[in-house]
Amino acid sequence: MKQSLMFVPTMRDMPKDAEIVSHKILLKGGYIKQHAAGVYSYLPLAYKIIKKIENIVREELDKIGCSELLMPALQSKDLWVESGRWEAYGKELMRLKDRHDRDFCLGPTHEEVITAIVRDSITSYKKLPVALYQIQTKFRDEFRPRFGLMRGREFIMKDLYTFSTSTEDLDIWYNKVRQAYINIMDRLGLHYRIVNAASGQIGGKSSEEFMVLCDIGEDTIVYSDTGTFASNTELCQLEEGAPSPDGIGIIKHAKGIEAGHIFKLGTKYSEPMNLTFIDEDNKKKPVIMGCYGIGISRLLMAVLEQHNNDLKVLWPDSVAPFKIHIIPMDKVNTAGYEIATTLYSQLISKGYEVLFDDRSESPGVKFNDADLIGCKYQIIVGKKAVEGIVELRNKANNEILEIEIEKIQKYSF
RNA sequence: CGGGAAAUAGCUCAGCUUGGUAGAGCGCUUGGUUUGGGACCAAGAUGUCGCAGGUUCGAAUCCUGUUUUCCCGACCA
Repeated sequence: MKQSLMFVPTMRDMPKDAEIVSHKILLKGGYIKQHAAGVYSYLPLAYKIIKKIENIVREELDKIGCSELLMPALQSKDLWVESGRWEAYGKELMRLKDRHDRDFCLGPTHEEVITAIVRDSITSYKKLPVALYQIQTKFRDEFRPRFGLMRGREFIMKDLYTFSTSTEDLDIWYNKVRQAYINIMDRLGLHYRIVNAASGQIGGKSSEEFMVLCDIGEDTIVYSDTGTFASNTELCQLEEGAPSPDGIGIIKHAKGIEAGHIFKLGTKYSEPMNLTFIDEDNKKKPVIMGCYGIGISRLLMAVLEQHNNDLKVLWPDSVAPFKIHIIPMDKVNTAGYEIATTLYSQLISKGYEVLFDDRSESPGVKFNDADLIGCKYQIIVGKKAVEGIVELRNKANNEILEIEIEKIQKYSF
């Protein structure tokens, strides 16, 4: 009997619109579907990964004392006028009117809303500091969306805001979040570099970017070979081979994807928006803010860009959509298929995430799709299944092992 | 927003120069043969040729406008 276990609409032909490898894989492998320029549906496979990335982010932020909330994507003009960004943000801000002809925008970021929330509920130093974050769909009407999820007009972002009574406390939070970001990037299996950056629209004094290193990155970074200096070229342009400004090492260049950006905002929003608190000395002071972003959907692409080899994918354990991919060679309603089905149920009941290829496709089709899906373990249920033997492939080390079904039930994946 | 390319079946594309019944491969449906790296045979279904005007007896094809998508640039957490 046909089981509908997963909707993974893979393609045979290469989608014409994709230029970079990770984008090709996402389309060909049935991960995402384009809706408009820079707007995509996350199909089940991609959404499973997105949720895992989100949860890693949640764990690391909750651990340092942040609280998750969810703010509206649809925002009225008023707060944006208060902050001065209704004018300053320009055409990148998605603007619309409601039926009463009132102005709204779709949030590209949430400094205004969060500032208003905190402003109305916190007036005393006794209630600070506060750290609030959300994971939400953001909207930016980019001049030129491109490379699939790399630069979308609608994308998933984690944005965190901290509210402190002093710059010293902001520094403490900044460093805690910085470390949380390091943990997140490490858990995602990424090669990255932290660089000094310009703070652009968001504002504030200093900021650092977490750049995932890869050739298709839109940013160029300069760094010293000793690792003691790194900057985005938008801030600091140095020739390759030049001495590093810190006097240690030689300058090198690399391309990177901006996956995270952390800012010390200071009072950029609290002053115009009148976010103040009463301090111990009974004086009214502006709250000192920080803000910290991670591009969740962009990270999906960044991880993929670093974890594929010639259209063959191997997701890191931390975000893999499934741990085990069972591929029966026999068609539905055969002995081998029934054995595979039973094995699937057993592994599921043991708590493993298992994908079962329930299609009556030829082996080549199944193997090619499996390469795109990128599970670490593949269990091939073939001719020897009736003798109690299946093949276990470990894609991480390319080990192929003929193993008894009884042993696989007890195998520690 | 400047420059370039493109839009025809679910996907990849041909047809357009020189106007005359809408095509191929893959995918899909049915039957059969296959089955360890994108199998084979047979039969079938699938289209507002992006949209709107214009020229013409007749437009996927020529003309005008428009929308959309991709690439390069500028811009940008």
